[in-house]
Amino acid sequence: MTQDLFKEKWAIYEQHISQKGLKSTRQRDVIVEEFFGEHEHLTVEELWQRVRKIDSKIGYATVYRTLKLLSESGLAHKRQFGEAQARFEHATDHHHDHLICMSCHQIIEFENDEIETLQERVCKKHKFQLVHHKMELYGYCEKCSAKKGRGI
Amino acid sequence: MTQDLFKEKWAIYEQHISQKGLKSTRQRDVIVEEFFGEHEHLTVEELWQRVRKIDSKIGYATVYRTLKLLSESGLAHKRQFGEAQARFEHATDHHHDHLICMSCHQIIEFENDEIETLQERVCKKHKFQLVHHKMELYGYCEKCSAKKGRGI
DNA sequence: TCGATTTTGATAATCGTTTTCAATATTGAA
DNA sequence: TTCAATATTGAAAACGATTATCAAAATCGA
Repeated sequence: MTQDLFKEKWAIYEQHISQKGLKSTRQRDVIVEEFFGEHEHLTVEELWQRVRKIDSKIGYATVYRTLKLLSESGLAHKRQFGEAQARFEHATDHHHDHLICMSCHQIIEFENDEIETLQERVCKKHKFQLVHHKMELYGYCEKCSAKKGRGI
Repeated sequence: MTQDLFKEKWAIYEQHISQKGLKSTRQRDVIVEEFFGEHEHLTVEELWQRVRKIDSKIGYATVYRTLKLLSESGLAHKRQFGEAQARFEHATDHHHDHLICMSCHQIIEFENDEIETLQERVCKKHKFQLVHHKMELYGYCEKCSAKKGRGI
């Protein structure tokens, strides 16, 4: 992430905070910074593990609360990828779908306009008013299918 | 569902039961029959409400346990459509995806080979080995968008 | 600094689902 | 049919992710 984008995201977050009349705190700053700096799709648990290394007293609930704030301000999206725990991804300006590795849990984002067009066609045929969709392709990423092939 | 298909499903269920060395019980028969006879995507709660009308003593846990058996034998599929509770659908011989009405929770199944082909192409491009996928289109069904249009 | 208000961490509550367990039902063999 | 071994049941407890509660602590404008 560029420095500019980083700053822009902070500005959006702070705008949201102040607009809601909330105060800024050390704990939240640590969590938000860690979230922004990390590009993987993290679970609450994983993010908590990371912020604990910076401030070991930060509680689990505060991570949940901060991720909620980030979601509200449009900077994070909660995703459920077939696991029990949700994962949080960075908001992007473009819609995308996901390839999900069933072995290493890596998540690859992709866009495909042709598919989107076909989805709209399906909806039209059923006189269905589309609001949003979810498309998740589960399988094995390049690395993991190589490992599997070698019987590891 | 035709009478033949109904019998065929029962045969598959009984085959699975006996293969696992399980016993057949009155409660399970009631639950399985009710599931086979009902074509909607039911939650455990909804199915339990129905079987209770036939045998009011049937417990919640037994419904869960029986749906697990049906899933194992390939006759039911557990689906999570953005609600807290899972829904169970009848297994079909063809793959399909879903249109989900956010208002009345009606679920419409559809097939689209063109989309499937494009999905495979996306995977190939990412050297991703596809195992299965999930595509859910959320919005409003014909009836519900009409209602919304009239401000109901 | 003060005081009103928000935030925190710990813990309890929630909700769907699964497990436990003692009582009951099923089944094959005698 | 009776018996004994084994599976099943319903009720309730346990579970795991998430959310709510609450008293103590932190923030921030005046």
